[in-house]
Formats: sequence, structure tokens, C-alpha cells
Amino acid sequence: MDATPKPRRPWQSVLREHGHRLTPQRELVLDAIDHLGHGTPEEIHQEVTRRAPAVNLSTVYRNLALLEELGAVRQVSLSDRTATYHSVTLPAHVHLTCTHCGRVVDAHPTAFEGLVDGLAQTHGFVVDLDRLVVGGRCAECRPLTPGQA
Amino acid sequence: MDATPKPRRPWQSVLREHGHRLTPQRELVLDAIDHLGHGTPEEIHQEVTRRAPAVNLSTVYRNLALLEELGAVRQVSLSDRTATYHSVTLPAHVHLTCTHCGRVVDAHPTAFEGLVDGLAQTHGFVVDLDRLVVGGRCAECRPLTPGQA
DNA sequence: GTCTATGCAAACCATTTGCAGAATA
DNA sequence: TATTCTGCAAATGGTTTGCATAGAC
Repeated sequence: MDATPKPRRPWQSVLREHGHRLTPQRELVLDAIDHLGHGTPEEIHQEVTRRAPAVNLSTVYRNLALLEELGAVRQVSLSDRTATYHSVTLPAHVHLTCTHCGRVVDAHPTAFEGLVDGLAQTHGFVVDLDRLVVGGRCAECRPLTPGQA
Repeated sequence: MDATPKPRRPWQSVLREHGHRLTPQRELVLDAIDHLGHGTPEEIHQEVTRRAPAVNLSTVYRNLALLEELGAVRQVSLSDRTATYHSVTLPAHVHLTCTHCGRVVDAHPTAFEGLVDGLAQTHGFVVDLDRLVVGGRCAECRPLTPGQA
């Protein structure tokens, strides 16, 4: 249902094509995400400042927004309070977050095929699996307190 | 997988049992949610202040948190920035939010049965459908820009 | 009368913005 | 050289907290 080949155009070209410039800060932000796999703006900023202590948090925010717009990184809302950015180099996966222990489990998109097809037929709704976050209880927390969290 | 009968104990009793007190503010907050169906803390506060202009926003926040803890209201994150509280008197439904126009569509939980069963088997993960929010494109926005948002 | 809940104001935290100077194309 | 970007600092907006008083039990 997806398998968009995504030619993975080098991000440098994509930037240029949209009239943006290549700056060391942008490269550092992208590197940080690829290195971390995923992280909050704050975490990404910390990673960036290892190599370039002068880079400002607001610059990180601005570049994360831009890179997301260009598809060079991906944003999901794992927690209520903070956005999380993901590297697009990671294989596609859906996030299962345990509302009890906070653990995040990755699930294969194939588990969602039926759902995606169903919603497309019944509601004409095209699910964006990349940003989907499913809350619930993980295998470890399930036995405890069958009632509510 | 769900179908917990939920005796719907009157919220007054539940409060008492947990050592909390019955206050007009709490009742107003609960009434506001039932009346609105759902709303942000801000919206709920506005609704409350119609009848009791003196009620403070922080009181609304405190009571929303308490009522959620007791299961008298339900919280989901429809948008990234603000939490939304739902009345538990509404029939269960899953929220489909369009990332393009912001519209929110309600889906029947039955559409998710296969997914819920699948994740339970493969990951031992018990999905909490009440809080699930599925992003994507609604029927109206689907035709536009097949690429990305 | 005791102890919880409220109102108020200040604190917080993540995120955004205005602006002058630095850097890219 | 013409703009775009950055760093800085201040503003913003939602949410939380400390404290004295009002109110429920």
C-alpha cells in the first residue's frame, strides 16, 4: 500500500531546488538525526552542540521544520509534550507506545494493511502510517492492573 | 478485547471513594464536557465560565486531570499543541484527523478489530482504541497533491 | 474544626519571532 | 552584492505550581 520507491534525492539538491542554502548547521542537524535515529529538538540540539557548541536551539527548530517540509526528516508525536524527529533512513515502522511504562515498540507496517484498506474503503481516508502512534499496553505491562492505567 | 461492561458508577461516588470532594467546579467541568461532547481545556473553561465566571483556568486543568484519572472523562491528543477531553457518555470511536485540512472524522472501532488482534498476537500489545488518533488525508483532501502534505 | 480545593499570580517549558550581523550563492 | 540564515534575546501560549483563603465533610 505504500512502497513509494522514493528516489532519495540528495538533500543538498532538494534544498537548492527550493531556493534554500547549504549551511553547516543544516548538515549538522541532519547528521545528528541520522546518528541518533530519532530524538526531540532538545536532544538533537545537544548532539549538534557536541561538534558546534555555538549552534542555537532556535536554529535547530527552524531547520527541523524545513527538513521535515522537504521530507529529509520525519516528525511524530510520541509524547504529548514534545515532538520527535526521525531519520528517513530508518526502515518504515509504526510506533507502539506503552501508556504504562513509556516503552516504545516498533511494529511492521504490514500489520496495518487491513486497517489501511478498510479505512480507505469506508471513509475514503488515506492513513499516514509514518506518523501513526498507537497507545496501549506492552507485553510486560499487560499483566499488571487489567483495569486502567 | 474490550467490551469492559463498565458499570458507570456515578462520578460523585467515585470521587468520594478516592478521598476527593464534591465541588460545584467539578460538576461544572463535567457538565461542560458532556454538553460540548469534547473540547480543549480552554474551550471547557469558557463553557464553564458562562455559568460561573469566577472559575479559574487552573481549576479546570486540575479537575480535568483528576476526572481523567478517575475515568470520568477521556483525553486524546488530536492536535500537537493542545489536549482534547471527551465525554465518556459518547459512543466509543476512533479519531481520523486530516493532516491537510484539519478535519476530524470519527470511525467505528470495528474497523480496528483486525489490527488490535494482530498486534496482540505478534507483539503482545494491547491497543487502547479510546485514545487512538490516526493521521492521514480525508476523502476531500485525498485528490489534491498526491505527493506529500 | 480539619483538611481538601480554589483563585490568583508567578513560574515553567517548549516553541516562535524580530532584528542586526554573518554567511551563502 | 543580494539575500538567506544565524544567534541572541525577548515574546508567546499552553500548562503547572506555591500559597493564603474559602469551602466541603
